[in-house]
Amino acid sequence: MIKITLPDNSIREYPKGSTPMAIAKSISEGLARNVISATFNGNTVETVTALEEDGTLILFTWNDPQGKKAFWHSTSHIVAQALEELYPGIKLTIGPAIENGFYYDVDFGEHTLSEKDFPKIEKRALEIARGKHDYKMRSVSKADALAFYRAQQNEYKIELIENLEDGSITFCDHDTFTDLCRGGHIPNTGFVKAIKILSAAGAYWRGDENNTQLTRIYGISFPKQKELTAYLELLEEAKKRDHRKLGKELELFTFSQRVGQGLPLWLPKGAALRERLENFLKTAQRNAGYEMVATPHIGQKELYVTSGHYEKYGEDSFQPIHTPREDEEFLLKPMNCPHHCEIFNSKPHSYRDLPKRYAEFGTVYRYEQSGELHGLTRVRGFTQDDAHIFCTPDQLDQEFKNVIDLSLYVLGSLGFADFRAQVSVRDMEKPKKYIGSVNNWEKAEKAIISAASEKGLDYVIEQGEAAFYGPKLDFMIKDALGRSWQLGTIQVDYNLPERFDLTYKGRDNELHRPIMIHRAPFGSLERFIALLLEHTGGNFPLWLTPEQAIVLPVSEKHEKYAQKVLNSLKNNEIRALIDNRNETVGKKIREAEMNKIPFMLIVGDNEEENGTLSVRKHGGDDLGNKDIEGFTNLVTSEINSTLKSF
RNA sequence: GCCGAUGUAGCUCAGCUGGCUAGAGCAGCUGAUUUGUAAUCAGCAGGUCGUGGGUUCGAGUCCCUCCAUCGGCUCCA
Repeated sequence: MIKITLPDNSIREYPKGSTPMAIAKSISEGLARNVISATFNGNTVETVTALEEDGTLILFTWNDPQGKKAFWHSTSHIVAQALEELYPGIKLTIGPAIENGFYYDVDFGEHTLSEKDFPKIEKRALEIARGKHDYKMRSVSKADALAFYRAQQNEYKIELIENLEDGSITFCDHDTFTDLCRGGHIPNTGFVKAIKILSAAGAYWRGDENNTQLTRIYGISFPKQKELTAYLELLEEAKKRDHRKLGKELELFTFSQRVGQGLPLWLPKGAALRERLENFLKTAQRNAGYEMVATPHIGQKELYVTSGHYEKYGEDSFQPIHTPREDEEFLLKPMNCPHHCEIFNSKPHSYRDLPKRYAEFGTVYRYEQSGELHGLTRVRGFTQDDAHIFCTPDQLDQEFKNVIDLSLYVLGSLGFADFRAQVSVRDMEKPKKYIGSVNNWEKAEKAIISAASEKGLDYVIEQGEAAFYGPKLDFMIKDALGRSWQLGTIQVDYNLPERFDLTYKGRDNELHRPIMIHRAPFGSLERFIALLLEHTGGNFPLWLTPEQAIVLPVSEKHEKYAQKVLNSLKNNEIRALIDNRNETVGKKIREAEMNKIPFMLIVGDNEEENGTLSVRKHGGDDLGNKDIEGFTNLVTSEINSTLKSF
């Protein structure tokens, strides 16, 4: 007998060799029907794996992320089989489950694949699934595994197997299909009732652009057709919140081929919104002891040679601007830090002056690869809400925590609750990617992690994601389609102070090196506004939204009164419009709704007589009649409830 | 930069296998209507069919180049 500990900490005894499926059955028939995956002592096992020792067993259904993972991974085997049948001679590489579905990277050789081919792949994959083939794991020797794939001339699988230990190699069979596989499958293919191939894209073997480019097929599957339909509807809904679409509809920004790709043009409403965001942060930063500075959009090449950016990014940047006089070269500024270092350098500092906190809404230009540009989230010209803090080593900890507080204040004020904090550290295996001493890197990484823990952030550590000059703490936010973007960032830098020879006079009358913190709570205004659009669906917080109210006169007769109302609203600092077109009230409401204006103020005979407004909220709520003062109070109290000072 | 897809009026889209002066709705303009909580009616105007080249008697439609956009990959100071 073996002792099996279940998630509720109960311990049950089973005969040696019992399977997770058998154990599920002993608990309840219903559970057994739904179990599709399991872990034993933290390791993924099959539902039919014989358990030979005491341990902790967790059973998963479709409703658990781990269950979905097994489900999607299992589907990738089915799709791979379908692909092999439809395109003989292709070479399979890897096919993992991802957050929403799975992909399989395939070398199609001579074949080309396009969207038109998806339906036939789905059809064949479903036929296979309906066969209810069991997934059967088996161990193979390294030699046999290599022989299997040598026969197929599949150099990718061979490469994978060569890196595996003999004795740890397993294959998974179902129907006529065999794949190199670590395990983690649903019981049989019959659980998969709906399969959708979502897209095909190029992906490099092992993620290295020097390698062959494979075709990556993305797909998703479900235990019920209905769930697939619902998922596809969800995707359609998400597209409606796409910031590129909303930005156009709400007239916030645009792009022009003539100006150039990745160079956003801010329209009046968008520019005003940016200004409100800037003022919001400026106020908070003033309270936090920052000072505004301003620096030019270009800098001598030498500036970036000093900073180390030229060496690192010079080749891939916008190329230097050459002036009429020879030997003069300027670069469009790709970041503000070197300029701020020179501001620090403009006079000697005492330890009593520190920390110095220089802030600037600095517009920077980076030559992003053309294929990488994406709406406002990845552009070639953007404005950072940048600041650099120059402090002494013993101030670092407190300063870093203060910046975390400021960042959380910014995210909170704009309603971002669902973010992920990410600590990005070095890739220990690639020391050449980074500049600066190992000692300083260790100090900086430690400082960040301890500050993040102390502030109670729920963070993850990502190896190899650090900037080349230092580790960082980023706030990651997902867009409508679930893609993660970095917004706010806080970075510790021991390196630039060194390169720019920044110093301050200490209590001991000796010169010391300050430490620099780079930080941007928004990240960039462009990306921040993009994500804010997707999160709010264009319904911005009342304090931020372009127009807070629109006055809708019922007919021409009421225009004069409407105008009077508008003036009073403006006197009360409410951003309001009037729609005095010769249209029906119904039409004016419809358009105000589509423009996502929070309050519609309808004025007709009744209102004019009583000196009131009929207040309709965006979305249709009728708040009844109010006078100007009552409405102003409503707006003010709503703003005060979301916008606190820092 | 790479793989795949897309590009028709300000916006959303139609235009079948190449065949008369390229269509519609919305927006715009003009007029009528004077309107009570998501579209009043009529008329007018608006397009080098992304760009350049090619095939053809004939190209929005087929082929090539380039540009831009979309989904990924690589990258992301």
